[in-house]
Amino acid sequence: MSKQDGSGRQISAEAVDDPAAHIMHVDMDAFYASVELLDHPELVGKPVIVGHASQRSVVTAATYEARRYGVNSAMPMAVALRRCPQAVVLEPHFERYAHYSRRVMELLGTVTPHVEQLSVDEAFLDVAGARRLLGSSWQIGTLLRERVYSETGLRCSAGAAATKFVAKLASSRAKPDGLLVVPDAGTLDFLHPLPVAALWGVGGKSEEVLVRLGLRTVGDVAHAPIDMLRRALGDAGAQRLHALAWARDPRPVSPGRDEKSIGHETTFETDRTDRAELHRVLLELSDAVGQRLRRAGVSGRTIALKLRFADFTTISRSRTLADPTDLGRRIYEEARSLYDQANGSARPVRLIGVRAEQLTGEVASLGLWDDDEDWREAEQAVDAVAERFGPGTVRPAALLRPAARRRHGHGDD
DNA sequence: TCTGGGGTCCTAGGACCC
DNA sequence: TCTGGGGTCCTAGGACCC
Repeated sequence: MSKQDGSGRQISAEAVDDPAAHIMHVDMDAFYASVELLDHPELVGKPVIVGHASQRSVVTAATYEARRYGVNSAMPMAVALRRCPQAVVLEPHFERYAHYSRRVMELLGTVTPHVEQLSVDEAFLDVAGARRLLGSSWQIGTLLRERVYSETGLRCSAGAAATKFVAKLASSRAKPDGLLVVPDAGTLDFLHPLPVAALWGVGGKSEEVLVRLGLRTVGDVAHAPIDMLRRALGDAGAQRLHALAWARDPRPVSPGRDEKSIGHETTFETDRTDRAELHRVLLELSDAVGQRLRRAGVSGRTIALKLRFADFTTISRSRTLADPTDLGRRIYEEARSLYDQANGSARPVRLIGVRAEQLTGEVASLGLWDDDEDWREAEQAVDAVAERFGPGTVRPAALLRPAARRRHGHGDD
């Protein structure tokens, strides 16, 4: 962690302490690949790719050694191995990543309770309060990075700035294993030379549109007429981009963000046409969604089906229910019905997925025996929750329902 | 294109209501 | 019927992020 790093990326020293740079973004370096290397120390320093070995897989993560060959995440595995044939491919172990993710997030929480987890391997911190106890953003970033490494053996990078957006950019510029504090006064000098793709929400498509308009840098976007942006990107996109280009980003660090949807999907090794088989897969996916809903203590009002066909066209069909549900069985009924309507002609299916949307806090499984459900299935569902998350997770009220129902004379299945 | 699986957000049209 | 305007909900599709 030398400050005179050759790339010059650690441009801010302790001397440039700026209390305005109180938002910190911490991002693990090549997270999945680094966790795998903990278990395979002999591979350290070698090009390593994490991903399934199957035909239609993509790169889930790659070490920096592999990235030097042009390997990136989300790249088809076949392409990656063409670019770097000597790479070692490891199967992913998502439980391991979740485990290390929890440990890292706990460590971040020792610095401040104002931690917003963005994904499995990154988080925002508001260190405004922590600065009084622990020193400048630079000192806090240094402390955190050392602590994460000594406790987990994993490297991370950190960026600090006055806004989330700039903090995130700073951490990505600091990678790997770096720290960058962007003082408020230096923000636009840092921001404006960057390519438009650095803007949050600008991916391949938008980049193409912007470059066609002659807008190549963030500075170009900042000085572009807003109407020009609006025509290219729509109203919301134009407003957001223009604001970000001037480093205006009022979003606070908010620790408790609620999930908006829960879903599962799967891509087949070869396309499928058999209706019964697809129904079986829908049942599995629906059960998995139901379990996660119950575990989270929420129900979905809308059930959505997703299909991708051989030519990669993707469609979705959704239906909003009269009553929200957290039951796999109920989700499956809707998903199956949507499927039969959407693919009556049995086009070969490449991907199939189920998602519950419009989540509400209701625990719908408690009302299960008011419906015409088979209560044995309900029981299995409740048992599955108990088995996975401990007996205390199941509420007694749920178990009383069958008796109540029989007493009222409906329990005749 | 050889293109995963978990998500979020935005747009646009139609239904419906006042 | 030649038929306003605003708000909200629902649905489908697409861009984007990690």
